[in-house]
Amino acid sequence: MRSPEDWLKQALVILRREGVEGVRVERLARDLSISKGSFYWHFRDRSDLLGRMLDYWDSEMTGAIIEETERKGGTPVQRLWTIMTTVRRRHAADFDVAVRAWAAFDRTAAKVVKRVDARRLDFVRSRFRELGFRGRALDTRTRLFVHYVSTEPSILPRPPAAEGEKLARAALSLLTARPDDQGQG
Amino acid sequence: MRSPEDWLKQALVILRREGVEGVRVERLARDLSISKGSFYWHFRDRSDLLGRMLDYWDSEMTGAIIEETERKGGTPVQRLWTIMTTVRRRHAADFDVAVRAWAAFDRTAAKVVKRVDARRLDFVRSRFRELGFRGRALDTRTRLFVHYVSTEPSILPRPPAAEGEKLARAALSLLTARPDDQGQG
DNA sequence: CAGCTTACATACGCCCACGTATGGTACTGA
DNA sequence: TCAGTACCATACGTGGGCGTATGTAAGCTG
Repeated sequence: MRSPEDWLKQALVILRREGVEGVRVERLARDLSISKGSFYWHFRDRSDLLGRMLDYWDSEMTGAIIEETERKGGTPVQRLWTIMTTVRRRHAADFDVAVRAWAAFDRTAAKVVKRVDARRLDFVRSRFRELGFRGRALDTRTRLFVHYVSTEPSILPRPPAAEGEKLARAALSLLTARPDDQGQG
Repeated sequence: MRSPEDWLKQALVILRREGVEGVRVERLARDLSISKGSFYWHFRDRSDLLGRMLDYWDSEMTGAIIEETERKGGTPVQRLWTIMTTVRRRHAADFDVAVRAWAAFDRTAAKVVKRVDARRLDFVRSRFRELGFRGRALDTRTRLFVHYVSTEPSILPRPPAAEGEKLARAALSLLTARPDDQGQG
């Protein structure tokens, strides 16, 4: 007795580890020790599953993180820091890399990525605006931050966790420092 | 009469647009209007082609760019700028996204990525060191720069070319500014 | 011009994945 | 107890890709 969530979760495990191409119906069935019959009971077809995966990614790796950040509250810098730690805790960057590679050849995925990017950029831009940045300085910091947080943790060689956290803090300091501040990052 | 280079080039076109999974022997043959027989004359098998693609990526998207940068010369900041423009001109970031997604489930690709990352980080770190950065400030700037240049141009929504160049310049200013400098980025 | 090599074309067997059809079992309400 | 539904197993047809076996035409080479 498998729920659609069981299939979805396993699909996401594979997505993170191997990308979309690893997400195959019969393979998931083997992983879950069940037959394809179950899958086609819960899902219309493979593309139905893929669509739901994109929805999940959108809501869990963007919506939920923004909401958690707003719930926790704090100064703009503290909120940006909350984003960084939450993203790391959820291994969100692994999903990002997989989904973005997927979006390179899939219209549906590309649409979701576009929407997600806009939402992330908007949220982060608002924080930097609260910090007093305007114009190109605002755009640059926003893009650098969103890009860094979205994919860096899964791309460059990972330092040990403690060192990784210090590097993230330093990056945040660097991006949030006003040009006339002293001694940051 | 196709050369191995014809196959390799077409394979790279597909890699950039669709990722490794799009790189299929029979599909490339159709693209080139020739039969599989040719492919298996020039290549041992599919994985032979994939290996050569990784070699090409390594040498063209890292080695060649570093060499071009050193040939052009200039101040450390000018050299970093050369890297940024060269990467954009070659669409290197598109390849990066594809290869990194590939490396998530392929040991061979992962090894090449690791080597490439080390080389890029080393080169860029040397430039930031010449600019006077040390310790964590050095590491942070190095990682931010390499990560930004490697994948940003293919990930976040692309601004028009002119605006993209200004954003890149602003990012470079921000990353190369000393904490005691005024009015940058 | 016979014979060898280059550079393909064609055909085949294999495997794996998709989606469907069909059948089975366990529970559930009347 | 019996129909009905939820949930799954199994078997099948189809298609695409891989690699190999074999054929073949064109160009040297002596």
